[in-house]
Amino acid sequence: MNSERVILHVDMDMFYVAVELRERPELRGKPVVVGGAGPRGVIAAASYEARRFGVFSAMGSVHAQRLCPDVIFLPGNFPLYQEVSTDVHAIFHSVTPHVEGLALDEAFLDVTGSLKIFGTAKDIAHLIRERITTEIGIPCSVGIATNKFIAKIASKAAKPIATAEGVRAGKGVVQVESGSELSFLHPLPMKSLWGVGPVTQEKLDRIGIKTIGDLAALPLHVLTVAVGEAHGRHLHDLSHGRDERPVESERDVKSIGHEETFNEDLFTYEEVHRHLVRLCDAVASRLRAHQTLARTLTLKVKFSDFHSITRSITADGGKSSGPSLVDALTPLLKNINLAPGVRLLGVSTSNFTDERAQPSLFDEDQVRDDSWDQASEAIDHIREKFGKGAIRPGSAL
DNA sequence: TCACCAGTGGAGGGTTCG
DNA sequence: ATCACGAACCCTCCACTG
Repeated sequence: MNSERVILHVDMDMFYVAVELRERPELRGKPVVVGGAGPRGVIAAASYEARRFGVFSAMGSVHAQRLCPDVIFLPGNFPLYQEVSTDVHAIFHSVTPHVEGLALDEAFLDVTGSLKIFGTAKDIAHLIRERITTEIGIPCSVGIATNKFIAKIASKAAKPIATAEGVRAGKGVVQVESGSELSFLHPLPMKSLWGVGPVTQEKLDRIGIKTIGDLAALPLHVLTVAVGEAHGRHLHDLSHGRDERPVESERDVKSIGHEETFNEDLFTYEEVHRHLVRLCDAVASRLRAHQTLARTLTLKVKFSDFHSITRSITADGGKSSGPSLVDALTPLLKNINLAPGVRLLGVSTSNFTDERAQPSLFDEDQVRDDSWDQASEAIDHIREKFGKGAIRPGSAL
């Protein structure tokens, strides 16, 4: 039996910035970032020239500016990135139907069945790179391996590297051959494992784990005690190069939400509630676009000291109108002490269902929700025609 | 009636990733 | 080293069911 797979991980280099550079070539070779320039903004993507100064994505914009005073901020054009991403995915699909998008700028491809048509894995990788470069006009890196997580680490190894001295071109394509997985993995630092963040790293540091090899040598039960049952088992498997997860082209969405950090902290219930109405409206609109109803609604509040809490409620029937979300979440909001100052407010929905609560003549909320949903559909249509700003809930004005 | 058990699902908190 | 936003997934505690 030979069940060996050939998996590609394709990752655009500095995706958002690359798209901007395509539109504005005069910015090539300069320290460019896409992100919010405001006092609470963060970097979404950084050119390799910016990375030379130590500027990376997820870093606060103020910090980035300090590291690299000449950095050029671009606000970002997400609909355009979405479009480019669609074009890139069309190229993926010309090679295999088994494409799993991870984000706008990266995807796994299972090309096991494509080999007899397109040649070797390396041939396919180079073909994809060539086409994305010439047809889309942005660079990318490709990792090839026998499973997803090694392919992902391989694509990282294929990327350009920015140091203070300069930017070194990447290999473009890196293949980890079948049989050489462990010799590739084991020397790498344990933190390069998919699923090891700062917290896990600290825990593993404490028991003397430095490399993936160290991790592999650790008995499973020691690991599960240190980081928990599921996580421990997962990391143990990965450190031995085992990852059976399939490339899934159609994954169900499990939650839909929005959250927003305010320019200035909010202190009054009225202010916060106004934003609640706006967020609920936006989330509900997306629920309807997905043609689904949410049973569980979660309210998130982050206070000025960065400490955050969540409060949730699960209803019998699903909801998809802004007002019905507001009605359900308002009591939760009323129970929260906002006096410390609200930095962020979030509304998230999950536990999706096709079923509304059993319609009942005696259930006023239900009747109300149904009529709201009809009104909401009309609103969606108007927005489609005239743009998102065309209609807003009166209480959000 | 009590103690225990297994399973399920909700609530709240957290970690990780891009 | 003072960080947005959106999503997936995990852990622990707890209530309920049988």
